[in-house]
Amino acid sequence: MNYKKQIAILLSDFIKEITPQEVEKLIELPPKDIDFDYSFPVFILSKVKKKSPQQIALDLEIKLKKPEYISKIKAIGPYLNFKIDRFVLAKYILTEIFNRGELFGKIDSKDIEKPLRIVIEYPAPNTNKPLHLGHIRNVFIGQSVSNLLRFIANEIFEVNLYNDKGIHICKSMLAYQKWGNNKKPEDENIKSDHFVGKYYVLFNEKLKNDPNLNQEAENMLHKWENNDPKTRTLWKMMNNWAKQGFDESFDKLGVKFSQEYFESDIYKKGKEIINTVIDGKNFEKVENNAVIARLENYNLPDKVLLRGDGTSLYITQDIYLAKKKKEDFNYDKSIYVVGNEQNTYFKQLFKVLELLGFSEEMIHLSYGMVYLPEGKMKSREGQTVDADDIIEKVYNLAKKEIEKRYIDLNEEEIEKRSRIIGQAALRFYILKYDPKKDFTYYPDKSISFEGDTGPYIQYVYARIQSIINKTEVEIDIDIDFSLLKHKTEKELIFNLYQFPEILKEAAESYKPHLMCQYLLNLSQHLNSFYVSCQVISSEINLQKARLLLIRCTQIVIKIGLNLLGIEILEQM
RNA sequence: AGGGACGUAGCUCAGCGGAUAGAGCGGUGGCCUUCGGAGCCAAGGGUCGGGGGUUCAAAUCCCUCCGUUCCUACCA
Repeated sequence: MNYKKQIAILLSDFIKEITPQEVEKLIELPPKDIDFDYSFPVFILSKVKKKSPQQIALDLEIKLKKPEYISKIKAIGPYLNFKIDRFVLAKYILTEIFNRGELFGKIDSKDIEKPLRIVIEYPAPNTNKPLHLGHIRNVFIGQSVSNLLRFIANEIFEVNLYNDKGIHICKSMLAYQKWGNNKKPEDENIKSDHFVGKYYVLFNEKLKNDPNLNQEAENMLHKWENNDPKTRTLWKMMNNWAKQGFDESFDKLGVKFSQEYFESDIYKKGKEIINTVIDGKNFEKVENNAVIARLENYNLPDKVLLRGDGTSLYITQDIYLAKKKKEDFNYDKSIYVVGNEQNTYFKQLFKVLELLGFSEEMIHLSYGMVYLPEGKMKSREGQTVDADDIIEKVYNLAKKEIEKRYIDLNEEEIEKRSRIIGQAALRFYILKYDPKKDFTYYPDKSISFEGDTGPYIQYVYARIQSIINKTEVEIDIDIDFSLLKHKTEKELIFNLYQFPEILKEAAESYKPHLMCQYLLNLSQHLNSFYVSCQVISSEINLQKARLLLIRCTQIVIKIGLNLLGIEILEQM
């Protein structure tokens, strides 16, 4: 039941100037101190009707015939306000949630015309250094957007691309070759991708006193592309170290890919494509043999597609990969989750592909930079927040909190709760920000469990569970819905009603933070309810009604958190 | 220098054309004889960066200035 739409249809009988769809778009939620659920601002009608908005609102109030699901229609100034009947709403939404359970809000692919096939690529790491906080944000956004889209009946394919070749890779290889003494990660007992990263930082340190190193790295790249065996062996070894380390981190973050692509596998096909499209117009070969896409007519900087020495660039393989993904998945839409520092790059890539006659729907899901209190992260200098490190930190903090509260919990249970609560804190802290905006990462806030945090929401879930555990009463929908009349109960019910709408918006606009905001709001309302309404009581009918209400809240919290990649706990 | 993004409470952020601009943190004052205090309630705190414009209505759209930042690599 979509009440907003119903109200729009109702209004449309008396508003012929605009379509019912336009009416629906105008309907809004009134400020919270006004005791109504929906509101229609009548301003746009005042010109055509040549009457004051106040008068029009009053006229409409009188003309409208109140359907049974509306308890009150009232003009307040230039707004016509509607209140949904609490009994009708409670009955409808609680029944719906309870019956559908964890499928509440889920759109079945049978119910839409055509489910879309969507490929989403993230986090596409470079194999020369370990994952850092930026990758964490990337992964969290990628996962939650995938979950959200999947929940509204799209078919999602999560893929990863490893940028495992190129000048940056050669830099860490060169440093290792020169100063690594053939050591192995296990010799120093460090995680293998961190071991590789050390040499990338070392390269950049040494570069300060020896500018020739850049040239040496380029020579090495050249050798790599010419299949020099020694270079390839070194590369393979170091890449395996990096990949192994990533796999461990991905595992901790619960990421799984339908497909993994490697730049080293596909760059040649990219070169082939580029070499066949040189037309001296859009694609030009310049004196030193570099191939350049001329994009000035499209208000974009020109883009080099192939270096003068014939070696490939990031875009070289991306051109082929776009086509390859189409072959592999026959997608309707292709999403790239990549930071906003590459906004121009993706405009260039998409334009080049368009010029090549490749016209698929491609989206750069661009997200903002993560800053540290001391400024920007600099991976070349090793000034980053390491991904493994931060995961470990939130885990330990959660563990400390749990041990503070329980003395006799077994090790396994402590481990499980610490992992789930720690991840909730970190994930929620990062996802609650609008993806497109930069934000500053404060370590102590990311591991906070109070206020607007993941654990706060988990806590609500656990509290509800605790109440449910205390009663023998069967929860069902056979209750007296009119008993749910406390202010906090009514607010909670309306919150629950909003879930599918929020879910859809979060998914379609690729904005998981909308779900975060919603869950916080829902949780706050539940907590307010919790302190002012006793669930377990001798009034059995009231108890039954409230049990259903909190059970439904619990269901929605679980669905919402799971979509964000956060697990729930029955006991914290 | 050109192009993009962002400037909202002391701090971190929501809100992005509609009624008196919200939340968390911090600070202040309350709530421990009721279901888990990782909680709740109250008061306080704002010329929504400055200035112009469009509109019945602007934090929200447009222009301009200031500030921060990203891009403009044969880097990624």
